[in-house]
Amino acid sequence: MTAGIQPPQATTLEQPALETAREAIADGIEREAMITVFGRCTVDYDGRASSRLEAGDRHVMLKPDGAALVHTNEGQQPVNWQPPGCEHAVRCEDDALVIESLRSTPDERLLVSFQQVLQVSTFAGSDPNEIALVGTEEDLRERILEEPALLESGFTPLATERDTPAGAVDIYGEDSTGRSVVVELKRRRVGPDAVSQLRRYVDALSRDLHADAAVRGILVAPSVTDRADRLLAQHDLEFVSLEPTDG
Amino acid sequence: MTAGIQPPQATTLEQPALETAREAIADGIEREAMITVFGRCTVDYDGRASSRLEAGDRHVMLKPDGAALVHTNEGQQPVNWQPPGCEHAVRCEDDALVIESLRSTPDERLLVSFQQVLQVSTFAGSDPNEIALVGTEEDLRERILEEPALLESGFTPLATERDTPAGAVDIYGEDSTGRSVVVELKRRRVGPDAVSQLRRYVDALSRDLHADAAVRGILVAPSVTDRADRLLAQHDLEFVSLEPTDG
DNA sequence: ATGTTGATTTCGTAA
DNA sequence: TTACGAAGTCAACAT
Repeated sequence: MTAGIQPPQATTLEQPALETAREAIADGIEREAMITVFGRCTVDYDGRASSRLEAGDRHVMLKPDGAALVHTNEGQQPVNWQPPGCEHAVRCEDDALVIESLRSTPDERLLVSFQQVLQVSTFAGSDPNEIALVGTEEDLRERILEEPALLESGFTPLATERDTPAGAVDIYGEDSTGRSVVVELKRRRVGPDAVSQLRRYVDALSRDLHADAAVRGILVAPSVTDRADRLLAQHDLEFVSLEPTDG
Repeated sequence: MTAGIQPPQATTLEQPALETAREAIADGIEREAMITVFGRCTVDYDGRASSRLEAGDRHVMLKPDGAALVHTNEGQQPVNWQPPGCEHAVRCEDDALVIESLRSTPDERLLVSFQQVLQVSTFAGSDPNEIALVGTEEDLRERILEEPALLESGFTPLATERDTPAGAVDIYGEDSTGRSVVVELKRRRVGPDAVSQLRRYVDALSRDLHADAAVRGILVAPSVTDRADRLLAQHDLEFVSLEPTDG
C-alpha cells in the first residue's frame, strides 16, 4: 500500500525528547511520509566536496524518494542536501539525534546531528497532477517549426536535434538559396557561452558536410549581451530576436 | 527586535480553519518567522515563464527573506518557488486560503490557493554560523598557485582573473620558455563547454597580445569526456589532470 | 552508468 | 542594475 492513496494526514510532535523524535522519524521513513524536523543541529557533508556547518536552528525535510533538504531561514537553496535515491537512517547517540542520508555513485554522506528538536512532523498525501509549464526553449522551437518565416523568409526546417560530432543541433534546415543553416535556441537573453555553442555546431557540421558553401549559424533568443554580439560578428554568425511565446 | 536573538520557538496548528490558518500565517510574516503550510492546493506561477499545477497535497515554505518554496513529495527541487526579495501576502477568498508572493524586476507572481490546510507551523531561531565548503574551484586555484609545478615544471602564474575581451581568465601565466599560458580550471570532469570556454579565452588573448608565439591554453580538471578530448586536440589545447584537493 | 544540455536554474562577484 | 561564470548545481533524455 502506498502513501498516495491514503487520505491526507499530518502528525506533529512539539518539543519531543530526542528518543521520541527518533521514533517518529523512523516511523515516517517506514511509512514513506514526508518528514520535517526543526531544531538546533550541526550538519556535515562529505562527497563530491565536503562541508561543515556549526550549530544553529534549521529546518530539515526528508522525502520518501530519498531526497533530503536542510534549510536555514535565508535563501532559496538549501544549505545542505542530498538528491533523490538516498537511504535515510535515524539514531540517537551521545545526547544527539542523528539523521544520516547515504548515496552511492558517487559516495556521498550527509549527517545532521540535532542537539535539540523543537518539532517533528510527518506528512502523507496525494499529488496526482503534473505541472504544466509554458515559456521554455521547447516552446520556442515549436513556435519556429510552426512558422519558419519567423526565423527568416524561405527558411525550411529539416530536422531537430540533428546529431553532429560536436553534439545535437536544435534546428537544422536550409535557407531559400539551399544553404545549410544551424539554429541554436535560447529562451532568454544570452551571453558568450551560447555563441561558443553555436560556433561549435557550425564548425562540426561544416567539416561533416565539407559543403561547398559555408554553413550559416543563427542564434535565436530574446536578446544578446554586448560581448556575445561582438563574438557573433567575429565568427560570422547571425542573430534573430524571438521570444518563446507570442504573448 | 529581530527573530535572530529570540530563543528558538516553533508553533503549530493542526487542521485549522482557513481563517485561523490565515491569521497564523499573517502573524508569522509579521514576526519574520519561517512558515510552513501543508495541505491541498493549486499553484499558479507567472513571470519569466508560466505554470499551473492542479490540486494536490503539497508543502509550502515561506522565508523571512522573501523566498517561497512549494515542495511535492518527490524531487530535490521545489515544483514552484519564488526567490528571496519577494513580498508575501495571505488572504481568504471563496473558501480558499490564498498565499501570494510577488517580485519585481522581473515581475513575477506565485499564487498558492489552499482548499484544505492540514498544518501551519512557524519557526523562529538563530543561525549564526556560515557553512564551510571544501573542494571548490577556488581550492583548485589555490592549490596550483601554491605549487605551480603541479601544472607543469617551470610554470609561473602572473595573474588570476585576468581580464580579456572574452572574459576573465582563471589563471594567466608563462611557461619556462616565456610563452603566455591561459589556464581554465574545473573542479570536476568536464565536457565540450569547458573546452569552448578555454578556446574563447585563448583566442581573445592571442588577439589582445598579438603575440609572436601562440598563446597556450591548458584545461585543468580531474578528467575530460571523449568529445571534450577531441575538441582539445582539434584546437591545440592541452589538458592537465588535477583535483581540487589533495586527499 | 555516462554524456550532453536546459533551467522560472540560483548564487556570488565585479563593473 | 547588468554581466559573467561557478555550482556538491539538478533534472531530463539519449547512448
